[in-house]
Amino acid sequence: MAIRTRQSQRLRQVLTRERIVETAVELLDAVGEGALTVRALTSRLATGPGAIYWHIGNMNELLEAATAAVVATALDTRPTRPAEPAGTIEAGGAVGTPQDEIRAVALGLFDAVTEHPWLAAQLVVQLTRNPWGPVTLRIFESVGRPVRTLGVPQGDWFTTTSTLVHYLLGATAQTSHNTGDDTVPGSEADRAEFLNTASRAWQELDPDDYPFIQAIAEQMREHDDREQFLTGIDLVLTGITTLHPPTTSRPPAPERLPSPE
Amino acid sequence: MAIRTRQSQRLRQVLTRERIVETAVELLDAVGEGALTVRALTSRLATGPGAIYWHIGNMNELLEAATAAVVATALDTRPTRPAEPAGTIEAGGAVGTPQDEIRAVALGLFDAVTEHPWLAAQLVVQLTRNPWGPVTLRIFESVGRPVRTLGVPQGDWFTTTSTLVHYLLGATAQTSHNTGDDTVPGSEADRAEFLNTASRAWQELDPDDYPFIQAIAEQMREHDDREQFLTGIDLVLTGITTLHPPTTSRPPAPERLPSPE
DNA sequence: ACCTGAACACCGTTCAAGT
DNA sequence: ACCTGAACACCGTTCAAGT
Repeated sequence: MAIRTRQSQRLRQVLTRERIVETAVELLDAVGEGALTVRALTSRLATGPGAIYWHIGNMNELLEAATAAVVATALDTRPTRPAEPAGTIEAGGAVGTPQDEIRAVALGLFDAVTEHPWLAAQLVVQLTRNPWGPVTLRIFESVGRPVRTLGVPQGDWFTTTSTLVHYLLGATAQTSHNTGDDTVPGSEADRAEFLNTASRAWQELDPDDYPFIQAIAEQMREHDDREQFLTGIDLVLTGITTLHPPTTSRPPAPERLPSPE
Repeated sequence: MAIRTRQSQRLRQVLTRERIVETAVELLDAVGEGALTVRALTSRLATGPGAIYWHIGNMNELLEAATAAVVATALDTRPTRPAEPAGTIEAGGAVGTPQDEIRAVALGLFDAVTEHPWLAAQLVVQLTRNPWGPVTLRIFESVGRPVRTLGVPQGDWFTTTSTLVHYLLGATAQTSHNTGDDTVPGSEADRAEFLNTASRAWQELDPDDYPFIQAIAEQMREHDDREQFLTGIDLVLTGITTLHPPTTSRPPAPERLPSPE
């Protein structure tokens, strides 16, 4: 019953860039990476390739748009808590800790990857192909905001956020529940079997070449991806708060103004 | 003048898997990703596609082999310091610190990426496509060895090393000096201009959507990739040694045995 | 302005046939 | 065992032509 007063002039124009991106995500979700072809799109949308290229430019742009769309919804559906200009920072474990916020962002991406297995590869592909494109930018923004309220001096915001984002993307990259080109979505049994096989293979490696791998074969077989993902986040957060201890009782130092000359 | 006593039986067989992998690396270095095609290989090696598929299986396998080869040399050319079963751990900044070792491994990969720009994307692609393939395994081993001598309890070896590796790969992924499909290798001037353009674009973003990005635009323009890469490593290392303080004077805590029941 | 659909220049991969 | 080279089934992308 939404009253579309004027926009509905051209009802015929069913094909929009938005609809193409949506369909691309559907295809990727359904059949996985490499199933997103222009021809598959045309048949799903009942058009020709020319129509798609009128809206989209090229295939990489479409992949970037699809990735950006999924990332945006993954980060937007979280309780955003946009401002309250970051006044009180409690020392202990209050509910709205910046640490919690960062963990929430990270988990949002992690869960998006498990929902859209193709996303893992695309996140890092976008990171390398377009290091400051919309995908990376969006993630940076979401991670960076809570970093500001973490007690990190402004001069270290960029470096600190980079470290978090880089860990986060590296971790989600490996955590892809990739069944490759299989049509079967990876079940837990599949995963357990995969880990068993890998673990066994590790124990048969040459002990001279891979002593460390052999030593951790058992741990790797038993590990839980999500749990370890969070442990890594906490490890990095510990590093941050150790290097930049939160202002407790006395204010840090700067009585003198930062402009030296 | 190397005396090849017996191996030279079949001099005719010039085409080996090794030679194909070498040529693949050459092609990738010269013309970049996407220039590695079977046809390009056949013309460089003066054969047909069948000859290549006799040795190689498929294209992904070749890319993995090329990546593994470059990674292996990058990590092998470092002074390996293979054992001396990790006896004394000095508290201060001794030369052979495990921290130094980890930094050396990380820088080895970082430099390999600047030498082979295609490597950045391939490292993360292998990480997602083949999470425990030879490429990841090799990196894990090199990072994990010094982790053992860092004072980390054995139960945390896997998680700790994972965190380091994930950061490391995420960071090198973004640090690709990617000129895209350009034939011109990215000069420093190109890079500076790229950063300038990006920084300007950031300052024109909607302040409501991207307040953090705007705040760090200047820092990002001035940052040095290699320096920041190391800072990130140190951040993670700080987290590790904070959570697992090295055994100084008194042993940490565990007087009681860890098996409770 | 938006869409059609044939056509182009390329891929990776296979496979009968050779030596 | 190793290699040849034609052939197959697919790509992404373009572009004259339509409405």
